[in-house]
Amino acid sequence: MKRKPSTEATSAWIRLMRVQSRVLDCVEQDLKKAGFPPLAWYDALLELSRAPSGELRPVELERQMLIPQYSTSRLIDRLVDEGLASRRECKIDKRGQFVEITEAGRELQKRMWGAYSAAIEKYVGSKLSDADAVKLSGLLDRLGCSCGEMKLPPAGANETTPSR
Amino acid sequence: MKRKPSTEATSAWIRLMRVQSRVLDCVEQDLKKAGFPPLAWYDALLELSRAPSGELRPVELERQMLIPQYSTSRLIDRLVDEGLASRRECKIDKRGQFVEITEAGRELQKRMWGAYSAAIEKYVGSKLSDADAVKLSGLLDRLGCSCGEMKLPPAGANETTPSR
DNA sequence: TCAAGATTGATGCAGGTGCATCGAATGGGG
DNA sequence: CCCCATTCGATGCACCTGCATCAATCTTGA
Repeated sequence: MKRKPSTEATSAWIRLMRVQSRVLDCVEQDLKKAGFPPLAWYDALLELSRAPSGELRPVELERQMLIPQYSTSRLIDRLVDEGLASRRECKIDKRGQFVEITEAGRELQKRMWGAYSAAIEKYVGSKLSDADAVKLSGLLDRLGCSCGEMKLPPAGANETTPSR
Repeated sequence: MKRKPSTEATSAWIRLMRVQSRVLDCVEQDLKKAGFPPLAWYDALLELSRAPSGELRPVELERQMLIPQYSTSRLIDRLVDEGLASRRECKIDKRGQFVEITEAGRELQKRMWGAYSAAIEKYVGSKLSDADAVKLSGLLDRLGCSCGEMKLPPAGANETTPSR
């Protein structure tokens, strides 16, 4: 049975699509113009750097980032090619492996956060009061359903934060 | 100068990214499972069907859809290949052309709207009251800046609506 | 009127993504 | 103990995208 969406819902849908693609585009452009790789690299590096000993199973990374398996596999390829991470064999499960962030990787992640956070402020923070940002988050969460939990580092860590 | 975004803003940013990609994914999957082409095709067909005589210059289409020029060019290729649109020369400007929707194109657009509207209802409408949808739209608009105007058909037309 | 610049649309290339599938390794049931 | 289903990760293929650039045409202004 196909109930029809209200015009209000449809309008919200359209804006959700348009606004995020616009904003994401702006942020990615800023990063690129600053000479940085795509956001996905940042996300991966952040997840790795947060992991207990700077390493994760590809499967974990995949779950954190909500991207398909093959995508993770190739993203890791690229990180490794650039010396930002390295693959280590997993002795307890010889199918698997560990991916470990390198010093260069940690450093890039930190430098990217500078540009990234500036972009977030420019395209989001500066357009919305904190109260409105909270309202927006709340409304979005209602759509996300299983949108996963927020996970901010210890809280004192003024550097380092999101994970898209 | 890089002011840092508040955690509220950062959190809103993350949700915006995650929720839209999740929701878009769901909708695209539903369409695909119903045997339909990607949403971009729908958007293009809708714009064409709305145009005065069912035809537009590629440049217009490009502006409506907010996608790059080469992307429009290739999307039109595909629509033409599938017999959903046809290219017509533009007599007043020999650089240009017109793209005209075919009967098959109009029909596909209408059939897709059935599945599309059902998906919007399923993933957006049913999760939000109309009032909340309006609030969400409002907050998103603040980010969109130049997010473009809404343009609903004559208003009596219960069929046919969005344009992502 | 004509050359310089802008606009329209196409395309070669490099890279990214989804899909299906593969081989290796694991683990659980008979 | 062994076989089979499952999990992990990689990869070939088709397609899609972004970027740069092209040729053709139009417009402008000296």
